[in-house]
Amino acid sequence: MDDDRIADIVGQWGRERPDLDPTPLLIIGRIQQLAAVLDVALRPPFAAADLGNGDFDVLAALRREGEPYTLTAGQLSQRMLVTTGAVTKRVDRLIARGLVSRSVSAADARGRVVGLTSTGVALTDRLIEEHLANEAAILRGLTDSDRRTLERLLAAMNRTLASGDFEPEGGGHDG
Amino acid sequence: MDDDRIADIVGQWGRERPDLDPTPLLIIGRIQQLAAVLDVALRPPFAAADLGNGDFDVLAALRREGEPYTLTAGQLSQRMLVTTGAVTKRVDRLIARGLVSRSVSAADARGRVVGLTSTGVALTDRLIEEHLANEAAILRGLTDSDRRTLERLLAAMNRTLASGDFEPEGGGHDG
DNA sequence: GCGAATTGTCTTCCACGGAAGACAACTTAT
DNA sequence: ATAAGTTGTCTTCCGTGGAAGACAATTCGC
Repeated sequence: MDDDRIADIVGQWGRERPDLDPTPLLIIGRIQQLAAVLDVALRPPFAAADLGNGDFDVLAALRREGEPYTLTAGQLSQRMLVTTGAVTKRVDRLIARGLVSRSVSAADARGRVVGLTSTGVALTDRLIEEHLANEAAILRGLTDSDRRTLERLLAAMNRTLASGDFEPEGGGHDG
Repeated sequence: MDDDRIADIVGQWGRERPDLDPTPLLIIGRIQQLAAVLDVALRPPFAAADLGNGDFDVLAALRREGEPYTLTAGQLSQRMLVTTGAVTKRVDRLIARGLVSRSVSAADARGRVVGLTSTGVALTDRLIEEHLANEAAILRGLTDSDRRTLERLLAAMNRTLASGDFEPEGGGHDG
């Protein structure tokens, strides 16, 4: 099989543009490919429950928050890194399924409090087990030491990106 | 700042479901988050050229293939890991921009050969430089040794996923 | 208290990609 | 040569999420 698509790509660039260094793709390209493949690999339990991966994000965010399993739309938007518009639609779908409820906040009548129904808690508790088991299976090929190393390096990349001070092309965000 | 969203999530799960091991998220969750953040961080050069990230994928695939910078729709579909329908649409957009052309294959009249125009080559050559510079900047926080380690571990994960023999939940693909 | 600015959510419109089927062209067996 | 099956691409329909604006409720200054 074409067992390393990214290495091939790097090879092609090396031939066509020897003036450039394509090796960053060995990391960044692989991360992007991994994310795409992971989405597919981890989908089955959610698909079986007729849920989009994004919809499960809502359930998981509420469930891990602990009792009473509630968050406002804005809080969900922050935790899931999607816009509030996407939150509205995800919640709409889940309400249609009877997995969450939406009510007006007591503290601020603009706010909508989204909460897991008991059905929602039960489904989420079941799905998260399968989900984590699948994730564990995917990591089976790595030793404990490899895992710790990988965690550290990925966290380091996340920090670099979060700090935002990497953009070489003009985009100086001020400061 | 909430400098480690994933660590927080793992902490929440550990509190709510102490019977489960949420640590796979430290790797898999971070990869997914990184991919999302990378897409945003790497978009500016493409956005400036009025290109979607996916559209640049087409240009890059053709360019790194070398002269005469041509691939069929099917080949593009394989290299970009998207359906042929997506290829059709990406190519349509790029044709409208004058960056690629589409013609009937001489060898097989069903096949469509997509090729870079000279404008397309020029734009791609410019964008790939910016793009790789941005990727290099993102990796600036890692030592050479860290990079090699990260490449190795990501490649290992890719292999596990590609081989497909990880799915614990029933999904035995036969064999 | 009242009006202006702000905040939180929802709505509308749009872009993108997947799935499944349509269609044309190729291959093979006879 | 012809019919049946296969292959390569495009088309249609749908689902999902972003961006920008609408709207209601809150806060702040006076």
